[in-house]
Amino acid sequence: MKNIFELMKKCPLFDKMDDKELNVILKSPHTKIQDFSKNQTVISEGGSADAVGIILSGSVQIVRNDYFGNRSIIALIDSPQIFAEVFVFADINAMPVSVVSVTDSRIMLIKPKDILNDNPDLSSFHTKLTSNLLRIVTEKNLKLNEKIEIVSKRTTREKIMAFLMSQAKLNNSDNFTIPYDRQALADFLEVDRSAMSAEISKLRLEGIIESDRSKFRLIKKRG
Amino acid sequence: MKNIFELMKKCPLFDKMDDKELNVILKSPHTKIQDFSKNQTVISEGGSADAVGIILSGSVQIVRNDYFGNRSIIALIDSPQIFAEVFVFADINAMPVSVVSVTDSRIMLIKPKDILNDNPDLSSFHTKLTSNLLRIVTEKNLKLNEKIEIVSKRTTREKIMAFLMSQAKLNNSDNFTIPYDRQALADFLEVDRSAMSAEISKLRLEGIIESDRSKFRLIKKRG
DNA sequence: GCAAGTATGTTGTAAATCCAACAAACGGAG
DNA sequence: CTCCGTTTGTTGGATTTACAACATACTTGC
Repeated sequence: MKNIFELMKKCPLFDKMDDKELNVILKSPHTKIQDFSKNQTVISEGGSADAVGIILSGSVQIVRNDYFGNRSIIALIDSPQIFAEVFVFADINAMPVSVVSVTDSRIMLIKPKDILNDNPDLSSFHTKLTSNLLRIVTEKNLKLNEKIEIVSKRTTREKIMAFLMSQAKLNNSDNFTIPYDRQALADFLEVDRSAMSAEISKLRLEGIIESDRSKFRLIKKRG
Repeated sequence: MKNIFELMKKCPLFDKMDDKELNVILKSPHTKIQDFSKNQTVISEGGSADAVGIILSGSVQIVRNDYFGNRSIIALIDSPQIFAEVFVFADINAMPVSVVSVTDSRIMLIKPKDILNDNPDLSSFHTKLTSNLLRIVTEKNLKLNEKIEIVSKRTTREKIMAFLMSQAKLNNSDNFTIPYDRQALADFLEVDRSAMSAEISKLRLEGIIESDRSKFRLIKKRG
């Protein structure tokens, strides 16, 4: 097993914290570390929102499901990021979304409020936590904004292009591999898979993109 | 003119701050108060994201516009809330959205980073600001999640119903007035206005809702 | 009260999307 | 390598939505 301490130090939630503080978190009875297999549900929609998840290894999807089985993928979260923090700190009782493990993953679940209650002496801890959380939540806010920008496009084609351009920007290259298979991409873009697949084929035929499974390339127009 | 001080004290960004701190903000050369008329642009997409907006009176919409003139309303922000804080604190240079005044409004624009630089002595100020911001950004995060939940619905009818149910919850009543006219609602739900209007009529005919302009009522099914 | 402008509702047609079913390509297990 | 489950691509028909044009209702300023 990898050194949990080293993994924790990489996590933005624990930024600038010292070993003593990390130890308090790690040793707290309100902290547990759990392994999840591919496609396993980490937290169910409707479940209690009392623990923040820290991805030590692997990755998870934040999803919501319709009454008619339409899956909506809200976000993809990788190690060493965290999830569910917004619901915990906003005192939401029930999770409005589910969290599903995409790969095999190891996840630390902590109850920061309980930890703080048990350790009223750790005043610096609270300050650091607040400031780290602000940075994290701000960044998530930007990601949600980007997701809204993409799904706000009125046509499937525009959604695909908006998504691909954001990925190109993220990868600093017109050549990149996306972290979704076709069904997951459709669930992220909120469109039908087969229609999306057809539209991707059209874009390829029109010479706007190249694609092979999850690998994409944006073709620049000649000026 | 209303007492600015009183208005500031109502704003969650300044929660728990004392008069001295408020005065520093108010008197700073990095703070300005400006009046905007209905439909006037407060900040343009692409403009610099260096100032946080505080709505002293009135309300604004956060919007984005397509190349083909499709308006997308991302959020509606009322007094005494704030806007643009995410972009300022995430060090985004260019605003990815526009801010438009919905009614006549008075807005305070502050550059918190400059203020902090000018006043290195105000350490408590920084702590309070961070903790207030965390609460605000967390809450916005929840609102963005809700917006995503609504626009993720695949049909216009489902979008309308999801929106109306969230409004009913917000108002704690099945009788409520929505803050959008038809075009704005369509721009928020990311659908065509006339198609939406037709769908609302259908819902009315089917006895699922009652509506008169911006007033709606959800009809409970009899068990 | 009237006129002009704005907002909302209605309708028919064109276009886009969903859906279901299937074909083809791929990847792992044995 | 072959088999089999999974992923991706393709197609046609049903459904939904967008679009444009117009009718009606409401609002505001005079």
